[in-house]
Amino acid sequence: MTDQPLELVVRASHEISLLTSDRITEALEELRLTLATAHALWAIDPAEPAPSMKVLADRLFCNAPNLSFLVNQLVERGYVARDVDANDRRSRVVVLTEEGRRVRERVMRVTLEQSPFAGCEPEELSRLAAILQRVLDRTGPRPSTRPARGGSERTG
Amino acid sequence: MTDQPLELVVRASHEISLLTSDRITEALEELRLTLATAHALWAIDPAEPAPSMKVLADRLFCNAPNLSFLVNQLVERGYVARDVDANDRRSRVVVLTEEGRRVRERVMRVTLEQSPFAGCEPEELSRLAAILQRVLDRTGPRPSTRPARGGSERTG
DNA sequence: GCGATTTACTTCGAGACTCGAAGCAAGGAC
DNA sequence: GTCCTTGCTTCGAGTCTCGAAGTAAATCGC
Repeated sequence: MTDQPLELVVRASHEISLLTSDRITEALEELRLTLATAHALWAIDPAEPAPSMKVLADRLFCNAPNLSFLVNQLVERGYVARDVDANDRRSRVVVLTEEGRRVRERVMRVTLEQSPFAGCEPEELSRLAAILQRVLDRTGPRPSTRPARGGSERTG
Repeated sequence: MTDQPLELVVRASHEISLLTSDRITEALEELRLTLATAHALWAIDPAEPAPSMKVLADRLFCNAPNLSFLVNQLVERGYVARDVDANDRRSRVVVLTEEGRRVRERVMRVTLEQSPFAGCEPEELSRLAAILQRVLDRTGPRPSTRPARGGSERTG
C-alpha cells in the first residue's frame, strides 16, 4: 500500500532535498554560511532587480523578523548590503556585494555538484525539468525565484 | 544562463519541499507536532520492524542527541514508546503507539494532499516516480525509509 | 575470566533558527 | 493634519541542532 506513486514522489523529493542539504553543510561552513543563510543568499539573483525584504521573505517562506535576522548574518559577513528603496523609503532592498556574488556562485556550484540529480542523463534531466516546471506553474505564481522565461514580468 | 535543467530541477525540487512544509505546518500544530517531529513520526513505518535510535537518526540525517530530543517529544505526546532491543541491550527501538499510528496516518494524508505533486496526472506522476526512484537508487542504498520492493533485506 | 576498546544512547550546554508582539518610520486616504 | 496601512526592526521565548562528556552493554585480545 506504500507503493502509490504520489507517496513515493513526495518522499523521494523530500529525501533528495535532505540529502543535498546534508552533503553541502560542510562546504558551507567554509564560506561562513549555514543552510538558512545560504538559501537566502541563493535567492538573490544579481541578474534581477534587487529584492526588498518583503519579497525575499516571501521567496524563503519566512516572516519579516526571521528575514531581518538572516540578512543581518549576511551583512555581517559582507555578502550583502541594505539600500533604501528610492521609490518607497520604507522599503529596503538587499544588494549583493562583490564578494557576495562570488560566494553565491560557489554555493550554487557546490549544491548542483552534490545534488543526487547531478547523476542524471541530460535527457532525463530535461524531462524532469519539464515536469517540475509544470508542477510549480500549477501552484500559482510564486514571488519568483525563477523569473518565468517567456515572462510578462514587469520588474521595475 | 540560469536555464540549465540541473539548476531548474534542484531549485524546483527544493521549492516544492518548502512549499509543502509551509502548507502543512498549521495542520501539524493541531496534532501537537512540528515539522521535525512529524518527519520523525513519518519515518517509523509500522509495517516494518521497529527501528533503533541509530537507524532512525540515519534516516533523518541527524545525529544521536538530536534524535533523542525528537523521540522524547514523541514519547511525551504519547505517539511512540522506547523498547530495549532484546538482541542488543544497548539499543532502543522506537515503537508506534496506537495513537501514534493514527496520527502518522493523518500526517501522511495531509502531506500528500497539500503537496504540489497532488495536482499531477496519474501518468505524469508515474513518470516522475520512476525517475526519482532511479535517482535515489543511484545514490546508494539509504538506511531505508523505502524498503526496496524486490528487496533482499534481512531485517532480523 | 578480565581489562581495553567500541558501540548505542543520553544529558548538558551553547549556538542557530523561527515566530509573535510591540514599536518606529514612511506612504496613502481623506 | 489625522488616521490607517505597510515595511521593517527589535525583543523575548520556544524549537532545533550539534559537540562534548558520561553511562551501559557488547566485543576484542589475551
